[in-house]
Amino acid sequence: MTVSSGTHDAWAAALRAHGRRVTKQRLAVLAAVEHHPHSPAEAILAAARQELPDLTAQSVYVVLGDLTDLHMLRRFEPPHSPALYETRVGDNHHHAVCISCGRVEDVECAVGHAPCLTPHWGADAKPMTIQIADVLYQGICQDCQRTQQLPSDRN
Amino acid sequence: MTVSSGTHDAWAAALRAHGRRVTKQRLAVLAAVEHHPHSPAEAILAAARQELPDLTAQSVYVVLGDLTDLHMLRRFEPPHSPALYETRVGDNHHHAVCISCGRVEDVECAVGHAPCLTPHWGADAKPMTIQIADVLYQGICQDCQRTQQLPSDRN
DNA sequence: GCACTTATTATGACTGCCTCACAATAAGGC
DNA sequence: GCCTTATTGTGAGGCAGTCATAATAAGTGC
Repeated sequence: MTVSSGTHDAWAAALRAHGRRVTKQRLAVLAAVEHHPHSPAEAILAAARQELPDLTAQSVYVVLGDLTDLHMLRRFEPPHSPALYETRVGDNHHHAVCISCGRVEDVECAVGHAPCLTPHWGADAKPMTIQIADVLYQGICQDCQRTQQLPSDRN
Repeated sequence: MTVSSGTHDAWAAALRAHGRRVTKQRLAVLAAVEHHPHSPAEAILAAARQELPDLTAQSVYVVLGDLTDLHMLRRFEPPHSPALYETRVGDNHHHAVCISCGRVEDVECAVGHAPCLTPHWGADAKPMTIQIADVLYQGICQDCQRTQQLPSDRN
């Protein structure tokens, strides 16, 4: 499997390959994201602090931003949610979020390996060179469907 | 019908149909969004103030949120951008954003009227009942491609 | 047309998520 | 080991949006 490399050594190699230094903070962040996919910065900070108690929130933001730019992490931002991160990069899978509880599930690409990468441009639109297509499904997860409370307003 | 109703009277009727009162503020916000599609709340406020100088930002937020809940407006949130609004609702068109300059273009649905509404769930994923699928294309627009500056980091 | 009810708007304070500027630390090349 | 400079820590700050409450005005019935 798995597109995400997953091991300490692989991450160290990837960091070096991108000209980054291999620090315990960066490895801790990568491990935290690996173990808590679809987590916001705050949760990643909390997880990474279990092994690195002095890690600061700002460092996590810097690291997450940098690793995202390097495509070692993937970031996506569901509506009404802080940005979420995951180590699964390179494939183009998508995400489904429950509009009731916010749960996130991975969704395999429905159209092959480059889904919908050829958009149908409107008459007056100026086409762009598309690089990625993020598909965000929104629905109701099974749990929330059972307990029909719909706890308010996650639009 | 053009999904976006577009006229003062149509909006008034729609507001009443949803049990909302027809105020000049709400009509001004609707007109502003109609004339400035893909605009953030701040720009909508500025536009609406041209005819309603005393309109406040908070009212715009309230109105935009309410009209979005009623599906009279559609909201979407590109990465690193405040929420954008448009009057085109009901169809499921998508959006392409230029990662360099932030320009937004409409994209017709590529797969019919309910694109990718049948996601391929991963082995360990718990399927959800999908209601909508937003597709967000990211690429480089023609203008930015010419001027290869890539003014930094709009990831 | 006029009062009255209550949705809607205005006012002001406030929060969450994240960025910026700069000083302190430590990774990697010599 | 030493040195350079990326990386991290520290603290302040900002944008986008929310919350609580008071003032206003749309729609209703008379």
